[in-house]
Amino acid sequence: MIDKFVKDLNELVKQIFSIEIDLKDYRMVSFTEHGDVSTNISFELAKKLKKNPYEIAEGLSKNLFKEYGYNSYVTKPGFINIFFPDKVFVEECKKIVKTFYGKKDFNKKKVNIEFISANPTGPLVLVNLRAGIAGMMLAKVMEYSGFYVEKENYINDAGNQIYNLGASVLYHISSEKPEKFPENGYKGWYIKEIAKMFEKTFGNLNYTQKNIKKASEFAKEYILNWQKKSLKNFSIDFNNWVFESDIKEKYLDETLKILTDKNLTYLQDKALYLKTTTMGDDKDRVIIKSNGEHTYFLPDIAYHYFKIKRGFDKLIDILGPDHHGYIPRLTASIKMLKKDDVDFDVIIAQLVTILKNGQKYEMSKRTGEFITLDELSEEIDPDVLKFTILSRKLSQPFNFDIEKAKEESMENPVYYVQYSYARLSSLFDKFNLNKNELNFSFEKFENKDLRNIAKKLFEFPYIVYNVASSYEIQKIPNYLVELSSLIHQFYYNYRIIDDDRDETIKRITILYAAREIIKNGLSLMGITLKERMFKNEV
RNA sequence: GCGCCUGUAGCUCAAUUGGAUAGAGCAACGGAUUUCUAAUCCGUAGGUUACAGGUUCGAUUCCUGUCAGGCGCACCA
Repeated sequence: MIDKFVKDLNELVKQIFSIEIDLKDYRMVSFTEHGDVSTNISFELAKKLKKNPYEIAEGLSKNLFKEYGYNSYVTKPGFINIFFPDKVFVEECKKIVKTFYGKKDFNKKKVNIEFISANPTGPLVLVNLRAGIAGMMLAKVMEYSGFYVEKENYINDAGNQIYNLGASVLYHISSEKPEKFPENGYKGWYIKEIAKMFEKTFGNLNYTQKNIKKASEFAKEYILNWQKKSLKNFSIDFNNWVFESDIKEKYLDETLKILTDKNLTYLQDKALYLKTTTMGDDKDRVIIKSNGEHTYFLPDIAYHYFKIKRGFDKLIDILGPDHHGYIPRLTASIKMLKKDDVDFDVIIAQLVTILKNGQKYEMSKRTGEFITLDELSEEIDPDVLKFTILSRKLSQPFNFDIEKAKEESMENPVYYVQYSYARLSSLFDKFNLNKNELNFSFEKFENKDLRNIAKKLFEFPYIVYNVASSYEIQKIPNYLVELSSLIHQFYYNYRIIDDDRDETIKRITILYAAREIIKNGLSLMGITLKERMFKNEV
């Protein structure tokens, strides 16, 4: 409906003013409480034609009715507010109930979305959860918008930190060991636990290079399994786990050859540099050190080469804020390697600070002071965590108070949304609803509030597309709260099931569609649907 | 010193990407249920959008400067 209106409006402007306006360049049509949709196109035209926007708007409004039959009126500086006929909304509700509403057909584009990618040197923490939950939702949103999506987790299992991990583990059980704990070693409580288990299987081993390697392997496996288990509590999963060790073995040489063949590298002070400045970086980067070892950067380039090689049209990396300085060189390397058009988007998920009763809770992986995902999922309803995290713009750092989350949990917005779903569910049960009875052909709403609910449903696909292109995940939870609010108000203010069966069916029809939208929205967020909820049962 | 992110109600955050009266939750206060779930609804109070300029029909949003906080600036990963 909106698409058609935009087309008609564009046609009309062309006809009257002989001007073509690229509708995608700016927001021209938006949802509004002043009408069904509104347009600010007269301001844009006023600029170009040097005429009064209000007069332009009035002319357009008249012609919108004359040429296309749209009802509209003009307000103050020059907005045009348009009303659609009631039956349009009823027809949309039919689509909501009978089809995957707004789900786009497969557009033949492949997206790779990489997130979490935590080092296997310790348990996962809240920042990882933020990336994980956002990544899951974005993947679903992209799918809804017509993309083929693969979720990927990259494991740095080949660097020095793995050596340090092994050394830290072995240190605890070796009888012959150096006096000092390994420099850059890991001190978490879990290191000792892993050490105990390692000792159970392999016995008391000496502190040798060979045994450190053995301990590294053991600890890495253990921690990866632990991470997988933690993620399962939040239903976070991946299509692929990619290991740095694999990448090094299979794609490192190939990547290096391509870069040198393209003459994008040079030797200086015995180190090999990549000319990232040719692609916008502020300095060239070393990829092979003067001692012959490569830097972390090279396998990372190879990993992204591996993504390109698999034919993805769009690569999305969700990274932590400490990696923002890394973006220009990564972007540069991708430009060097890509064949055709490959989009590369980096989303920085900002820090989450944990508070306990208003006090900042300092965390550090090296010292072992932190709260794990497991503790969080034990203490706080995962649905609450998901909703809270997804309600925040990813680019915004935020504070999360654990004690408050527990205290306020009954008043949490997630329950507000879930409750609207549950209320409607039990209502339909009571009515003994038969889906075939729903009425999608009535012409007019007798009740303005019911119409408002129908109108709100209409926005859902546009919200989802918006999220798919802007990655602003918070728009979906915010929308669901707004919709739920309309539902709760309606529920309170009106008797839904009454003696007038025809009117009852009309109400039920719209509310049934509304419940479908809540279902779709919560599913995108990975949040549980509840058919029934009672406060005193919790 | 340079770069990125941020600064909105007492607290935690939104604001349709430059739109119309800056909105929610929590906390505070007052009200609503003989009715399909009160995990709900209605009302009151709370704001110079860090500060100062600029751009224009219109700025929380864009530009410049200042202040404050976080994070980066390796032949570490």
